[in-house]
Amino acid sequence: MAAPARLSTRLLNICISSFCKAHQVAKAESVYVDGIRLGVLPDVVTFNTLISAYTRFDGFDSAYSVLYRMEKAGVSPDVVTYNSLLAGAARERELSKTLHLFDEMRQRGIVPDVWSYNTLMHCLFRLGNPDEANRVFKDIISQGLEPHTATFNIMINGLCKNGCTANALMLFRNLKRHGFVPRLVTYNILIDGLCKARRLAAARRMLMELKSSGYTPNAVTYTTVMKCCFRSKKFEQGIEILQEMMSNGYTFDGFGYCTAAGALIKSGRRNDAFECMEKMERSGIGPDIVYYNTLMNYYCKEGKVGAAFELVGEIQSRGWKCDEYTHTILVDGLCKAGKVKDAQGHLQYMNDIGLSSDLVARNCVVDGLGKSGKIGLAMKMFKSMKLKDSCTYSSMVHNLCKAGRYRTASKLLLSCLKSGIKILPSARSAVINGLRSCGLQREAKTLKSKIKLARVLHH
DNA sequence: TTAGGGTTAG
Repeated sequence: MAAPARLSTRLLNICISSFCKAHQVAKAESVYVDGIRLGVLPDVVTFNTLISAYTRFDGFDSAYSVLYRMEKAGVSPDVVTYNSLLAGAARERELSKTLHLFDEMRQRGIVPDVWSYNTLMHCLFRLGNPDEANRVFKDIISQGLEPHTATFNIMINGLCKNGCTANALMLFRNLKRHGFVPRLVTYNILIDGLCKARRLAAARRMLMELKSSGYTPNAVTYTTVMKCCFRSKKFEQGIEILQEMMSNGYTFDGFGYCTAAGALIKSGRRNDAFECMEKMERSGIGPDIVYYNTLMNYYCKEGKVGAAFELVGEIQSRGWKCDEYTHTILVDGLCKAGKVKDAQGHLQYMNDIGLSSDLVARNCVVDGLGKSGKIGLAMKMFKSMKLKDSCTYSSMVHNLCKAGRYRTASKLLLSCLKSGIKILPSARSAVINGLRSCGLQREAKTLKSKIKLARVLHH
């Protein structure tokens, strides 16, 4: 009698797995329920399949709740169960949850494998803890576990992301000497790391090494290098790379075009930006919401808020919805056009339609009020904001200075220093210069030394 | 299970 039961569990698992692979978790669940009704007992594979699907399509919490069901059914979780949960939590950037799960796993006597460690390392790096990640890496080796290529890539990536590009490069060289064969991913990681560390010559050499290893740069390589060009104000080169991407078929979506256009708009090169958008239009890639947002931003920066608003109708006629970016661009466009009242109205509209992530739009309005001389209203709005970020504060400090209220600006700046909120250097010097300009030399000096002290304390 | 990732404010 045991054999048919096992067989039917296998069939159940195959069935559940097929539905999960087709993103149909609800159907997989109904198969599970039908199975139970027919007396088919689920096993650890059944639950692991469901957990893995839930982490992918429904989020960590629903995946974790399967663990309870599993235990109720008398099935014990294994290393695969926990690896899925770890990956799910890490994917949602629930880093402390990931660490907690790792402990939980060990407390239950489940021995982590190399993938559990990989996820743990990745998580520690994201938490900004490269030393701890390095310890885990050494643990893997000392336990005699066989590291996977991904293990090395996670290490190299983590070191780069934590500002240890030199160490990453050293590790890469050492590994290569010991027979490690880098993948294209590895090269892309290093090129990005070197670009962000502004080591452009080294990045270029790595790109050559990538090619001489027999790899062809892919879309990731291109986007990475292009962003790097724009960041270092090499606009012509950036545009050339976009052109190369186009001719090599790497602009299969709007990413390349909109990245380039966004960077060009920001640096004031609006004609070049518009050309990028035209290239995208001509390429036959259909416009998407980001395309429209970028175009709207272009119009707003050109001072053509009306043209930007006309695009709203076009978006809606396609049956799409404007997102928080769209509305924020419009709010800012109105502010910059001197129509702060309309901007406030549009902000209210954003809230009415249920767009709750409006911090940037609020920041725009606070700044708009300040810049149009309504410092009292700006201050009132600033005080009413529950959520603020360093932009909110920087903008307020700037506008207080503009209104000649240097003492208030100084007080606000000091409170930021105390709580570790970063204020733009230009806003800081505006306060100091302002205090000086009205004869408050001593206050200016005290403030300056306090800024210095805060810099030491926060480093 | 590891890489880039487009659009908004100071």
